[in-house]
Amino acid sequence: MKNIKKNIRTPIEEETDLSDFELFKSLTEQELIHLNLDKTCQVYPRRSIIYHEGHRLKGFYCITSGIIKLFKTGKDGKKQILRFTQKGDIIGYRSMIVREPACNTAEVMEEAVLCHIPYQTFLTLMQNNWQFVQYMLRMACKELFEANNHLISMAQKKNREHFAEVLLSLKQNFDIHHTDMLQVPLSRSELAEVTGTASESIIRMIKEFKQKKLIEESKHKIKYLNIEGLKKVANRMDIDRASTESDKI
Amino acid sequence: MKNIKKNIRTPIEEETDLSDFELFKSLTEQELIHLNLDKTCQVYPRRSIIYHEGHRLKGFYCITSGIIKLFKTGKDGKKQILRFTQKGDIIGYRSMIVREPACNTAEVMEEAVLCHIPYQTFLTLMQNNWQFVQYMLRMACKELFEANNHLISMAQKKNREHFAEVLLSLKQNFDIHHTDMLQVPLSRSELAEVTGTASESIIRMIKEFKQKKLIEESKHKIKYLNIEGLKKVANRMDIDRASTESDKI
DNA sequence: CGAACTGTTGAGAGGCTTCAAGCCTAGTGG
DNA sequence: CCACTAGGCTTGAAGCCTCTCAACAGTTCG
Repeated sequence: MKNIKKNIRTPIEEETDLSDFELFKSLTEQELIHLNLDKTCQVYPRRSIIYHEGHRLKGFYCITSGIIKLFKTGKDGKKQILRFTQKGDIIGYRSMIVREPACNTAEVMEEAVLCHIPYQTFLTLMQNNWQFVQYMLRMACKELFEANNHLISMAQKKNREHFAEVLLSLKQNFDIHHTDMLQVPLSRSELAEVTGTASESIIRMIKEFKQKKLIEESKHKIKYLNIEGLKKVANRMDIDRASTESDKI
Repeated sequence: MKNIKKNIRTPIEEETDLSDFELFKSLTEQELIHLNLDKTCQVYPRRSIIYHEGHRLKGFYCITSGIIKLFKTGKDGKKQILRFTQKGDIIGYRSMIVREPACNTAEVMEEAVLCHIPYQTFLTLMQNNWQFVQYMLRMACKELFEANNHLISMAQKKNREHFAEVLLSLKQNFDIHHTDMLQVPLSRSELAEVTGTASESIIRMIKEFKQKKLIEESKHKIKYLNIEGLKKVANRMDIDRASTESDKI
């Protein structure tokens, strides 16, 4: 729970490479050199906290490896997981941009390497490279879109439907290699913290989904057996790209 | 429900003035001239739809007067109101920025005047005026922040707590003149569409809040009698600015 | 090998939605 | 101007869903 100080290693060169980040694709040679000079990289062990709600951030973080969860603490300290992030994502930018204390906490789920980019560097990039800002704007808009989707699912769906929805959206974000298997092991309570339900409810739903052969589990990693079945449980009303083309009646 | 074609008038000069918009504060004389040449302004009567989910927007809208609600349609056509907007706000920018169809619908609640700014104008501004983009970025981040707050309240709070929270946040956005009274008349079902509950539940809660002298109502406009009481019902756990400074243990 | 944590299961209670019926209000047409 | 109708509002009752609590099993870790 506290800062775990043991086993801290320093990241090796390759782990701090930012050239794969979409965000930085538009940077000039010069800008990249500056970026690399300004960044500070660090390895964060499992369970360590990158930043806490209330902290004033002086820059943002680029995740070059590992998995991180962002959550907000609510009533009685109950956590609400907002999203999971991984390689290629950036976190903490909201707080930096609006110059307000962080409104969520970032905790490491799987050992991670993060590069911190100071506010000043961000500011210089923003002033000189409009494509960089545009990308940032797009990112914020995308996050907004997903927050709204999450909201409506939470507001209108029953637990079972909403949980199926959550599983589907996890797959979209965490089944990178399209193996129909989540790379992150998630505990029952973590799943409960995403969906906003009691963990007992999650347990019962997982049991039910397994019986219905919708999913399987090995070592807390969820394997998807029947995506269409899950969508049916989720009671999708969507207008998603794929289904509009094909499933239209 | 359909496009209401009667009583459409053209906006008068003063109604199309954008100089009060924070967003445009950083524009040069030249940029403002261009902006005013490029904009298209229109009066929208009550109940008319500015844009529908699924529409591809070719720009964004600046609200110079009136009140508009943004909602998303969910399961069985059930509406989820995402937010209310008014003078000085802009809408439709997300869809324009990410170049995706609109993911929500904008409907007029009180006759409104909107100025449409085409994408090209936005793009030019973004490329030449970093302060303009910065403001836009800030706006998106603010909206994200509020969506997350809404989410956690919805996820963790009981109906009564959450409804009190919604009332408080409505006051923050719609009690502009600090009269402790909302300027917008809201129907029971609209309130239900914000909180994500059955309208019967809203009715019962309003009754209860009135009995407890927390609020009053005249002509569907809510008057706040006891803000502290409402906060207590909302069971606030916040870290708001005020309380962090003073109540810190 | 115990301690502490996570997962599992069952029972009970309570909150909310749903349904159904009646009321009230505003707007319409005779 | 009044009666009529439609739509919003109100209320009560029934029932389901989900949370809570409590007890226990399983696992991990020192």
